[in-house]
Amino acid sequence: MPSLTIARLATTAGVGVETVRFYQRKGLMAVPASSGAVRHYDEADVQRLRFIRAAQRAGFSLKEIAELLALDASEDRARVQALTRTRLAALDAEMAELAAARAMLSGLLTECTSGKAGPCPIIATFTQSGCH
Amino acid sequence: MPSLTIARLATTAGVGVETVRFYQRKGLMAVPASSGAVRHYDEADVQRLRFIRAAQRAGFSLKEIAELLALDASEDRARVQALTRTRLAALDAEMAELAAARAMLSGLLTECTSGKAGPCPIIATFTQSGCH
DNA sequence: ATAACCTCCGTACCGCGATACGGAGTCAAG
DNA sequence: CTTGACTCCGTATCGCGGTACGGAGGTTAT
Repeated sequence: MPSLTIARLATTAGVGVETVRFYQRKGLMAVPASSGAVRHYDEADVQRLRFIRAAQRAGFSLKEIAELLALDASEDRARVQALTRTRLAALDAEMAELAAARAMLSGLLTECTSGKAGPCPIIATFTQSGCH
Repeated sequence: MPSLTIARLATTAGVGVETVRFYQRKGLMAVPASSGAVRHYDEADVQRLRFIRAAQRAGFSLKEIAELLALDASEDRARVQALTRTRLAALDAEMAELAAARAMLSGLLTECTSGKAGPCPIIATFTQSGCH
């Protein structure tokens, strides 16, 4: 059985030691009830940390990830699907916002770069707030 | 000359009173040197608040907005363009991340919804961290 | 002129996701 | 058996963008 110290656990999973302890405090990971003064971790803990990072990349908050981790045990697929659908909708909304901002800025940049006197169109647009 | 109290300024620009004061503390707005105990605001202050909101929608941070506001006076179009290009690049990166997350989640949701026994694929993916 | 409301100002707090610090204890190598 | 690295634990701090509170004083309608 591979027994890791907290530092080896952290570097294996690609996070900092303090981050592991932070997740423990947040209830995302259990503090192993080690016999002795120094706690020991195993492959399951590495998996759990990787789970957290993967879910974070999908935009889930730590609170949502805590729920997903709980659901991992309880096999409530309906709830997992609901959380996922909510997240998908949020991702779509965020992407639409970013796309609108991108379109606006990119147009303004072209306009601003292509010479012309007078005030900078980018600044002017924000000032008149006539964008979106 | 339209003279507004802070509450009227705030509601006109669609922000809270506390937010106005927060922006003042952050140097995004000057505190008007009013003669008397109660400060008065005008249309320029409303414009400034609208500028801040518009720039925020384009993803600029308050720190960047402070610089943009300073550049509004100094007419340094090159610098404005540089900030805008940086923001565009950041927007592209964020959009790519979101698109990747969206694609992954959407695929997993389909997989998870379409019956099949065994562990939930969404949870399984995070657990194996084999996503992206 | 008094109640009701607003302003000013400082300070504290919120949620989020971490990161840093410091003292005491532990562990392994030289 | 000491030195140095690591661990544990609590508490503090950070950056971001605000929000809340409270008391003293100003302003406005009745």
